[in-house]
Amino acid sequence: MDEKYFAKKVERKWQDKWAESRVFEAEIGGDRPKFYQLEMLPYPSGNLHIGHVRNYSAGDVVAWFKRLKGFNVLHPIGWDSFGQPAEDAAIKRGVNPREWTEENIKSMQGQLERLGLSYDWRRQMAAHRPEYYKFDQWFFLKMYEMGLAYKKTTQVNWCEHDQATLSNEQASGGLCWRCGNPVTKKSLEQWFLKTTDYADELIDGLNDIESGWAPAVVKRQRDWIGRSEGAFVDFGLRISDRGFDENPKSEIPDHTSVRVFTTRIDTIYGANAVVVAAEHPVIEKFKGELSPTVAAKIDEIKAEKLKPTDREVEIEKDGIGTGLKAVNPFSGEELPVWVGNYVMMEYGTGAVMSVPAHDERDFEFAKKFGLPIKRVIKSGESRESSESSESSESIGSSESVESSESGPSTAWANAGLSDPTDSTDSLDSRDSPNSAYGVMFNSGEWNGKTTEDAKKEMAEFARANEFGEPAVTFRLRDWGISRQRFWGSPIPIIYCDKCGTVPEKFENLPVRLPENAPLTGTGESPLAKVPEFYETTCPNCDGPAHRETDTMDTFVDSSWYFFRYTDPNNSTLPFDPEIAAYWAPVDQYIGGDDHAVMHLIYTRFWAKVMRDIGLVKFDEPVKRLLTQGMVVGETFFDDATGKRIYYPADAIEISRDTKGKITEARSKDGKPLKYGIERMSKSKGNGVDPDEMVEIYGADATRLFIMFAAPIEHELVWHEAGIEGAVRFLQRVWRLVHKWKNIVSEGEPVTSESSSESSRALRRKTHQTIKRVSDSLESLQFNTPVAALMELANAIGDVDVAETDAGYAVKEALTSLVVMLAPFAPHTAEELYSVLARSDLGMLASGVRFPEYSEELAKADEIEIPVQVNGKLRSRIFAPTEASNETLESMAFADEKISEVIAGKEVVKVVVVSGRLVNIVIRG
RNA sequence: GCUGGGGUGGCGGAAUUGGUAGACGCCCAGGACUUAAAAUCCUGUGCCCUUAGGGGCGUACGGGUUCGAUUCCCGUCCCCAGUACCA
Repeated sequence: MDEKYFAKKVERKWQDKWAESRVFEAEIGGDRPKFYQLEMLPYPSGNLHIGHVRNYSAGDVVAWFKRLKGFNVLHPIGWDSFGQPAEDAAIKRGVNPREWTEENIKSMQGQLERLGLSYDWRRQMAAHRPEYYKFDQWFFLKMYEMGLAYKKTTQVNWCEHDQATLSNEQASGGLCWRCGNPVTKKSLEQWFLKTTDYADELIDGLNDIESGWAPAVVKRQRDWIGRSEGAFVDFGLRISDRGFDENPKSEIPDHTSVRVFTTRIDTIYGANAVVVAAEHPVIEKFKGELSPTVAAKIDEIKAEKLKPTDREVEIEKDGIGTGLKAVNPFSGEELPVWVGNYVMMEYGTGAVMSVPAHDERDFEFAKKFGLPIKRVIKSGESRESSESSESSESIGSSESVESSESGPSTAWANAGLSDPTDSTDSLDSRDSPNSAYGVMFNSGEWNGKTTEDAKKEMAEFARANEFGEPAVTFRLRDWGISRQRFWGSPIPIIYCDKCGTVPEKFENLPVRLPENAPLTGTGESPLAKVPEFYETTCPNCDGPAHRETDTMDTFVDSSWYFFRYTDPNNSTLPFDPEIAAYWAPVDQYIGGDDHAVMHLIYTRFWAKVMRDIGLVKFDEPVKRLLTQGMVVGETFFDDATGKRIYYPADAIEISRDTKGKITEARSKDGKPLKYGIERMSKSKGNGVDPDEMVEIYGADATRLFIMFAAPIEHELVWHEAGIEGAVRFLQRVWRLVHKWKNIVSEGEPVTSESSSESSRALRRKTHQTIKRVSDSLESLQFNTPVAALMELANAIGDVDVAETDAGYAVKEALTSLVVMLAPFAPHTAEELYSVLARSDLGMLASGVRFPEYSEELAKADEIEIPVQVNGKLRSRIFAPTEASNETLESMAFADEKISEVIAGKEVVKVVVVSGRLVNIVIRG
């Protein structure tokens, strides 16, 4: 190849060579340790966007690095090819979703190949192919057998805009994860997977992987699963005109008691009411007892809940007293039962005890409806001072709840407490609630106990007396996987009039999607309109039956896809457990943090199920997780129509301020444009086409720049300007290699004693760079090693060709540089390596390894030591590396500038940090 | 509101976890080469003062600890992300 750098030519050459030599095809076995490098698989939309390039470039850096470090690396890619866009395309343009998807895969594979990513292409999977979704169904049947898949009617999250049901995760924040529109509720019969069975494990497992996962992701998962420890307490029920039900033990099915969940059982003496959700069964049960106005109000609250929620606006507390009475099993106190809009049926038991003095929400509620507010915890008190409150009696309970109508009561006042700030037992609406821990008072026999002790003891007490028990609740819900969609994996269930719900037999899998179905996008299952699909016979009795016409959530596909890569052609099992045992778990996973909860919780759940099936032997599927930041771009809108303007294809005139921020933008015909920063994508009109970048700058420069531009976890605002620097750098390295290629081939090792200072300096730089690059890559930093390589290239550039003994040092530097460059710019690195090595075999094929760092060679023989006076830099001295502190000190005092500064001053102290600096403290 | 992460030149960003702040790159300016341009190479480039040597200030702001603070502590302000009545 000639001496001018033509990216395209080099890239084509090496892409062909890699394909020929199959160096990226991974096989089990050998002595090398395995390494599984995975990136989140793309949806085949038809176009790679720059965010993909960032994700896959980072993955490729790791894959190359590990290969050069001697690992047997599995680096696969596949397609998350089921899902809505294919169906949308079918509805809008009448295309066949299967053909549309296959074509997109083809074109995106081309884009990935042109980037020169080092995938083992043989292992590709695609979710929409029967060979793959067969095993979605296989897993479903297994889970059905295990009791982990079940059907129930629920209020599902429903997106009116997309005409789709959504899982809780997909509807988080009350907004559709796909289109961002508000989510409403709809009643549907749905299939669920029991993720809640693994709730504890999903939380505990986070401890094991914490070190390798971004803290933000771990935290979000913890919050999402949301474990709270507390207690159930049963409040006995009484109906106003029917006397008292003496059995507080009876549970909810009878509705003679109402069970609440609380994390603060220690505050139970402060309860002023039991508040239940509008949908609570106790309301249904005693409907007949409610006054018409109360019933109407409850219906209103219920209806209000179904409305789409605006996340910006805080919902005002609302509720109504039902007339029912509940009995606090600890105090025997009678409390009113209220319905409150702030109590959710979906969490805990759908009922809470209201303790306004020690809970913000209950306080607000009590404030609004004038309920009494009784304090039972003294916060921040020592055990000693609490003793005095032991004698105090709870006198509040004698006050009847009816009096609450007349406003906050003062009847609780003065329980004989010594501390004046604590002397009030009741709060009024001007005070604020306090949920801090402390010492109990006004709590009968529990007075004087610390809340921490009481929490445990009271829960046990409730259990012993059979009106409650310690309990743990979760925020996590079971995973609803039914979708009324065509383009997904059919749920392998058959409904028979005689036998009921019957699972399809394993040997009949896959249940194939029909070639086509009428797609209207109106919400009912398209498969329900295809008799050839749903008409079937019962696997049990052979009688006529019909199939389930819902398909699975596409997150099912992505929950286990990376296990399929290990054994992609298995037709009897999702994968061979022994093969997977070699490669899995994933050593390094890289993807966007938008998948921090959904995908990454599902996939952890799936791994635990696979373990219980016996397919794998570990608990956690992903050891290390790197979440990369989004790539965003400047987006322009037509001021009048609000429509996005394509950039840069449409000429836009932009003025920027000194900080590079846009101050004004106009279209070419002079119309003012609005602008903003948005995630890059072609559909948003701010996309940069990776193909275009590769065409103009080359794959290597594109990849190198995107790695160099910002730390991987930061958001990256795309500005094309900097990419020129990446091109320049590659060209500089190219020229260096060609300048030195004939000289260095003769270079022989020279002992350090005989070599010149400049050649020793270069070797030092080389080895320092090796260390920096290795350490950075090991800790998944991609921008700083590029900087280090640039420094090394600059150092090589400073060497004079005329220097007689430079040969070996330059050879070592250049070879190291080129090999270390391979993860970032593999084509260029390969080509330059072939020039230096005079072999076209390729680095991996010829067994090249990442250069080894030598501490000895990296060490400087002379170091620069800053000398400070009173902490301010005043001079620098040069000293031998091993110079003693005493030597450094005397050298500092001998320094001209220093003696000038300290002349006539009293030296108070001298601080010497060996090998680092000297600081002289003076006075006067 | 709560939780988490941040605030460093014109810009993207470095800085061995207390030890020379601003590496590397972009932008910009000047110079060399060239008939010219491109490319390349060299020099400069935090701010202010100074003819120079040099000096002062500087990591959001205000305090503190220390010989020494971008780094640790306290307080304030701002930005980004997640979350939203989770009992």
